[in-house]
Amino acid sequence: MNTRIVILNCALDELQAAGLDKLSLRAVGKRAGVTPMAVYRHFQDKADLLHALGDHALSQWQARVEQIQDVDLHSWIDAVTRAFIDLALDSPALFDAAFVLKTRAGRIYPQDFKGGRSPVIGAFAARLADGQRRGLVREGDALEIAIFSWATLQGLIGLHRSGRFNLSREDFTDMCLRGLARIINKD
Amino acid sequence: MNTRIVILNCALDELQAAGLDKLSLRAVGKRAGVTPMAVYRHFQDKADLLHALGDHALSQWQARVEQIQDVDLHSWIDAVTRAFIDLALDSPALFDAAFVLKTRAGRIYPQDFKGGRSPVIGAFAARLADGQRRGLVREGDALEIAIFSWATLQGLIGLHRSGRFNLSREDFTDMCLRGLARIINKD
DNA sequence: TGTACATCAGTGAACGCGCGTTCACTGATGTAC
DNA sequence: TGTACATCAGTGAACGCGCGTTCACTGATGTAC
Repeated sequence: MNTRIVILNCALDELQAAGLDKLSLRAVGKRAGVTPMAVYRHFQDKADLLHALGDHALSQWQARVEQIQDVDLHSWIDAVTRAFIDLALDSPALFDAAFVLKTRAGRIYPQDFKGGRSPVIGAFAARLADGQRRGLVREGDALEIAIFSWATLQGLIGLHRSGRFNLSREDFTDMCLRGLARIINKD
Repeated sequence: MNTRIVILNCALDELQAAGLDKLSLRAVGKRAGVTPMAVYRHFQDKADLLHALGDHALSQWQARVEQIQDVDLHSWIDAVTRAFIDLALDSPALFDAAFVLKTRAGRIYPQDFKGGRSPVIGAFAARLADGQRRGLVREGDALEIAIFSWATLQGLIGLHRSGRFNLSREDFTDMCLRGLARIINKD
């Protein structure tokens, strides 16, 4: 039973080292100090491992966001954005596993989001709604604003990763924050 | 010489049929009615073909946009957005080749965009600047607004493709247009 | 006009590789009586 | 307490596949004299 977790963690490491396309069960097994075939004892096949990997990576991301305790809306957004960019640029394969890989059931907009099954987006939307009440955030459906913000960030990151930007990390981060401000802020 | 273009077109077809990861020179050759090895007469290797494919797909997209003649800003945005969504959802691999694959030199922000080397974004920014003069578009750097719009669209499309949305094509399109409106419009 | 030669697009067989997965197995651990 | 058996995690060899790429080649076309 423990081996399952070892395999999962080693698969995450291997994912970061090799990238999503290049991930092989052989390499995962080797990293876990186990025969490639041992993986089949814990996962149905490669696709199953990949899905589990996506869930695992997403959990880690959620845990990371939960550590961000800022009360102020803008400093919270700033911190989450920076964490997101760090994840995307420093651990691209992990990022892909969490956000790009096709999801299994769950976390589908709108139903699962309205039901609060996506903690990060849920928290974001709640903070936006609060900001609207206090006159800080432009009117509009708070959940949709959260989705737009998420999409913009992912879009900018995608463009960055395909080599479209010649910007320093800090300039890129600032640009992302300006993009979010344009979507969120009142003035 | 003609064969090069035949190969390129067949590679695009094969790209749509097989997807970006699964594209093989053998399949491309077969589709072009030629030995896989003939490809090497026209392209240095697979990576070279892939790059040429990206350029080719991008050219097709630019030609598509140039056909959109609407004078009115909002109907132009509407038409381009719909064309972009169609491309992304109906020809995902082609879309990937044009927008996701790592670019070769050229079309890098900000220098190449300011120099007008990206016709679509350039035209978009010019229309936005015009809209600002006429009081239709919220203030801000027009080129950056164009980039934000592009990123948002790509982000929403990415989320859609990874199965995050349970929306009809039309509802999804409307959502995209609302997202752009939020970034662009004055009120 | 005819001959000899160079160029070059395309061929087809083969190499070596890494992959996911199958299969029959080993050997340790837990359970029943 | 001891024996017999079932369970089950992990092994290791092997299969079959598709891939990018190499290599020596063929045969048509163009060029020089």
